[in-house]
Amino acid sequence: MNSLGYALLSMLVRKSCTGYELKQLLEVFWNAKHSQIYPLLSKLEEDEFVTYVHVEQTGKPDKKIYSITDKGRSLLQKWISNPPAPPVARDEFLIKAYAISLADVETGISLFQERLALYEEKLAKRKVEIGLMEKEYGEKLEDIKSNVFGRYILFKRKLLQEQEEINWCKWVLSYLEKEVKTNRIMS
Amino acid sequence: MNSLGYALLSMLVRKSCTGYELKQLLEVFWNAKHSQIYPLLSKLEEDEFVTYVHVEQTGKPDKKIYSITDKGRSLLQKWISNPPAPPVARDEFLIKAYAISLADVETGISLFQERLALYEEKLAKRKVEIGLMEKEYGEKLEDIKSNVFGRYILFKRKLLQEQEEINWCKWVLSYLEKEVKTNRIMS
DNA sequence: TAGGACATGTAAAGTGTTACATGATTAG
DNA sequence: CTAATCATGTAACACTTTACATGTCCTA
Repeated sequence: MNSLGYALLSMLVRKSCTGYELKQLLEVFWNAKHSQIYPLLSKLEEDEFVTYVHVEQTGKPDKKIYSITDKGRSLLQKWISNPPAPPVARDEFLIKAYAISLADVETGISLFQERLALYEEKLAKRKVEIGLMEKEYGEKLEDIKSNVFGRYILFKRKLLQEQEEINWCKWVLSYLEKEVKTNRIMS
Repeated sequence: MNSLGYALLSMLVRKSCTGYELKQLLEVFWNAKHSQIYPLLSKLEEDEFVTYVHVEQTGKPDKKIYSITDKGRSLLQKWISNPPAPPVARDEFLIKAYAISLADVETGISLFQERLALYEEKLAKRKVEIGLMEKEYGEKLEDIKSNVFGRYILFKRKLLQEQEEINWCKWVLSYLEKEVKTNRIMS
C-alpha cells in the first residue's frame, strides 16, 4: 500500500464517498488525478479494505459509493503509529527564485508578484473555509476525538504556511523594488 | 526538459560541479537520487546544455566536472520568465495528522513530538547554514545581482517555513496534552 | 574493522501525468 | 451555444525510487 491508498482510507473514515468526491477531498493533501484514484479504489476493494454499493442515477452517470471496512480501518490505525516517510516538496518556482540573478529585475519582480497574488488568493479561500468550519462545528473542532479535528488542524497549518509564504514574498520584493528605485535615480 | 533538468542547470550557473556534488546541492529543492541525476546529466550533455571534463584521481574514483554552456544558460533564462508549474507537496505525516482521531492520544502526542523534534533539528541546522553564509558573503547576500542572492532567499524561506511548522506542532500538542491531563484527573 | 565519504553507472519496479473515451444536465 | 459538473474507466508515457554493481581511502 502506498501513501495515496492511506490518504483514501483516511478520507473514508470520516464518511463514505465516491471516487469523484475523494478526488476533491484529497486536494488537502495533494492533487491526485482520477486516473490514479479509480484503479486504486478497485485494488483496495479487492484487498477488502473498502466496499462499495453501486448507485444508479438518472440524468447523471451511475456511481459507486465506497466505505471503509473494519480491515481497512485497522490497517490505517496501525499505519498511523509507524514513523512517517520524509516529506517531499517539488516547487518549480523555487528553482526560478534560486536562479533569479540570471533574470532582469522586472522579470524577478513579476515572478514574485504573481507568487504573492497566488498565495494571497489561497489564504483568502482558506480563511473562508476555516470560517465555515468554525460556524458549522464550533467547539467540536477542538475536541481531539472528533472526526473533524484532523481536518481542522490541517487547514490551520495550511493557513500558517500560506501566510508565511506571503511574508517571504514581500520581504524578497522589498529587495527587488529597492533595486528598481536605485536604477531610476541613476538614469 | 523537466524540472530536475532546470534544477541542475540552476546549480551549474553558480559553479561547475560533479554529479555527486549536484546531488548534495539539489537537496535545497528536493532529494533527487543519483540514479536520476547521472543519466539526466548525460542527456543534458548530449543536447549541449552542459559540457564536462574528465578528471582522473588517485585514491578516489575518477570524476566528471560539468559546466553550463551558453546554450544552457539561455535556456534557463528563458524558462525563468515562464509561469511556474503549481507546487506539489507530498507529506505522509499530514495524512496521519488528518486521521489522528483514530489513534489514541499517546500515539498522537508521540507523532507530533517527533515531528517537532525533526523540525527543531532542521531549524537549528538552517540557522547555522545561514550564519555561515552571512559570515562568508556579508552584504553580497542582499545584492540581487550576486549569484548567492537566490541561495540566500531560499534558505530564509526554509527557515520561516520550519519555524512555522514548529509553532503549529506546539499548538496541536497543547490540545493533545490538555486531553491527557483531563483523563488523569478523571481516573 | 565497520561504516562513511567519494564517485558513477544501469535495470527494474513503482508512482504519477496526460490523453483517450463517453454522455446527460444545468448555468451563464 | 459553451463550459462546467457529475461520474468512471483505460492506455501510454514520464518521472521517481529501489536495487544491483564496483572500489579505495579515512576515521572512529
